[in-house]
Amino acid sequence: MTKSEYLEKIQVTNKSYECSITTDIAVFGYLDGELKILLTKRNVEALTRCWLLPGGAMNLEETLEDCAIKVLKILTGLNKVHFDQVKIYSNLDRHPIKRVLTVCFYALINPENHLIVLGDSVKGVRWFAVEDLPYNIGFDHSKLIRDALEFLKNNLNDNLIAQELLQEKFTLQELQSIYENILGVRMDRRNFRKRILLQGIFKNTGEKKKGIKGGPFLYKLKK
Amino acid sequence: MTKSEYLEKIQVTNKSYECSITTDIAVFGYLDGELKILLTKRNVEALTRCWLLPGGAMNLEETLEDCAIKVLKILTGLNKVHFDQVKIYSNLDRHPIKRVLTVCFYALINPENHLIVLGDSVKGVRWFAVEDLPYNIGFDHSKLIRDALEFLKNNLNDNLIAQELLQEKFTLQELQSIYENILGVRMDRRNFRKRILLQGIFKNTGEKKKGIKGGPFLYKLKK
DNA sequence: CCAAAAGTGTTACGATTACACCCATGT
DNA sequence: ACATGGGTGTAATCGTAACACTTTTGG
Repeated sequence: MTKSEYLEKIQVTNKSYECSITTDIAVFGYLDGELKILLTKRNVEALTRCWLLPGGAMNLEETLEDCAIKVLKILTGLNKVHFDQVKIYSNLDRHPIKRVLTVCFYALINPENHLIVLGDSVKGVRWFAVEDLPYNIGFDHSKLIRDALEFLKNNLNDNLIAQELLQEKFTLQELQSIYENILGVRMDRRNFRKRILLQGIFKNTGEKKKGIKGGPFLYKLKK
Repeated sequence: MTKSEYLEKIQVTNKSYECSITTDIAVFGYLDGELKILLTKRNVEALTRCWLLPGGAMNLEETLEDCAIKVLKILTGLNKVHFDQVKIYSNLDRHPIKRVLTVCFYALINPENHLIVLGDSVKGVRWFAVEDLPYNIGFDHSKLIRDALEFLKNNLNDNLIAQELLQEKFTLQELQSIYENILGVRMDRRNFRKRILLQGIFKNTGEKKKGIKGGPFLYKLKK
């Protein structure tokens, strides 16, 4: 049996339909007490009017995860960001010119810890509060953002927040207010502290943060 | 700007890398008090020794979901099965001859309610207990099965079980034992009934099932 | 009538929620 | 000194888990 017969049999033929696959990355950032998302404007006539998630095509020699890392680096300069898959979108009409499937990833960072460097094809980037997105979001990226946001909320955990959004040492109030702002709920201070400390992943450094009335203790991740 | 310039700019070019995308479907079935999964052997020399999830390539005019429905129909004759996306796999070496990305879906059915009809490229299908899979599973389908199983367990809900696995009327013992067998845990009868009935989605028909000591009531989904 | 399975209610436990006062610090 | 925010404990509630006896039916 030849290779093409083989491929024919398993329904992956040389003639079979192939299409481009892109990744789009929903980078959430926590800034000024608000959850924001990073959107880009591209250097392309048809797209200059739309805000888009950073995204781009997957190549021969890379996995989707590699692609997401590469694309984000090229378009925004962002590096060393932790990713997770949200889902894949395959609607026929999601791109006006060519069929493109996209896999959406999400990440959460502290914008202050990362330098943004515009790529050649990028006219500009901006952080938008997720509660106040622009009206002109391109393709189906509004839906990608909604889905990614839901995914983020369902997968929030103390480790991620502490590692990505906070300094090495932080007060429990700082941790709590991030939760409250991202999830959009208010929590009782005593109950929050009890729950967080019960996990045993944080420890009190004994130091106090200066400049704040009350003199809150600074905590850090164990180990 | 020409179309190709446009596509170039957004990094989806005519020359850009394209690859085949397949769907693989993890069809779980509940039979003889055990959770099973449907595997196929194909009519292809290199694959006849391996068990595989039913799967096949996506075409131009279909979404991934359409593709999964089509593939399952063609290979196994299965129809009207409820699907959900598990995840997408993009490792470079997951297929020996050609790069193929695959999106895994999962489904849960009652094998007794469905007729299996072998497709042309299929030599045979068989239900395997998920606790007793064959050693010769092809490609990376062992991992797909593991991931899909975890997904199934996390997404079990009473509606799905009642609709897919049970007759219109069923006893609470029948419902409970499905849970116990799929999740691999034993549950207290009184607590289980309390939890299930509290949801208010089932109602007692007043009829009793014959042929079983104790005379259990038959329940059905409301509406 | 006996064995097997169904039906049922109460208590104990743990997790979560609600809630108020004193203490430390900055101004 | 006083205003602001930090630190702490207890009681109430809810959901979950443990547990045993009576009733129904088939054989």
